[in-house]
Amino acid sequence: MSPSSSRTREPGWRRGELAARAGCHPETVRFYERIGLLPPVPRTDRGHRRYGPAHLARLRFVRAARRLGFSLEEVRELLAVGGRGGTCEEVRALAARHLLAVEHRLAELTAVRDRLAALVAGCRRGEDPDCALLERLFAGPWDG
Amino acid sequence: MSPSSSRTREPGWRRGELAARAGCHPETVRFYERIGLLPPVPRTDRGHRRYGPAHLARLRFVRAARRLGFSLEEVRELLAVGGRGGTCEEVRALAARHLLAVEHRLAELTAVRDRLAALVAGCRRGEDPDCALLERLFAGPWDG
DNA sequence: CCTTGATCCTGGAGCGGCTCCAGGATCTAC
DNA sequence: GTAGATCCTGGAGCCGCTCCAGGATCAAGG
Repeated sequence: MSPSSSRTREPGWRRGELAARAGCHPETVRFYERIGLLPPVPRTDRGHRRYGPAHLARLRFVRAARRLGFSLEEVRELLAVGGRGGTCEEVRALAARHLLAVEHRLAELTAVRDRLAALVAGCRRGEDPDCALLERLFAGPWDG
Repeated sequence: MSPSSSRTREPGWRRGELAARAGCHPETVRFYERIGLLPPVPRTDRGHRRYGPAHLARLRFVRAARRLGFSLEEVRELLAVGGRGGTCEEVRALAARHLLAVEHRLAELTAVRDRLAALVAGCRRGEDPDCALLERLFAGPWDG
């Protein structure tokens, strides 16, 4: 009788649909809600979460920030700045700080790659049974 | 009376000394022993661990491998190959495989840096109160 | 209408690689 | 003898998810 009769499909996306749209695992959605990155969400009368476009936008924001390497804490900061209508400059500062960290990590990783590449290249003759590489591989700044 | 009288200092390094020589945290030594990367080590009669040069060499090997980004599992493999006198070629294969992974990660991280750098560079004017960056920052391959 | 299989719910555990803690025992230097 | 550093043990905490058990609900096919 009522317009929302028993066999009417509930509106909004289910958790899995939202996750698919954001390109993440359904469990991740629940996890983000648990730690407060996503707000508590309306439920059907049977307790199932239903999402709308606003939730999707927020989740996508979080996922995109994560893909850029921001930590969950940093994502929280970004969301906070956005939430209180902070300035562009604030956001830029956060991003610039993170960029520095990324560049640092990048330098480290480049050094690791160069060292590894040299080690691999330096051991072409394969049949040597007592592998000097194993000892030499990690010859480093040891004090003896 | 006996040569090893009560006030003779026990020989060998204590855990903290070993860790210092290897450039790691004392707790890390205990952790590695727990997971079997370092063998159980002789103890004094009061239960304190005492280490010798062989332990130091092994710990340094593990730490060096870790610094090169090998996982603990990979370190285990390297140690196993070394332990049974495997060939250079085996070691080279492990290192080459890891090198590939490092290069992959390096490419990812480079992409992240480029994207971040572009975002930061694209928002020089700081006073804009409604930060388009926050929305644009993470404009990505969204399907709408 | 009924079944089947997908999805949802909850709280909690597990992953890697450490690091730290509590609560006590022991060692070393003064 | 005493203070302070270091050691011992088992277990918890960190990050960022991901998976699990055990049950309820939902959507689609027959």
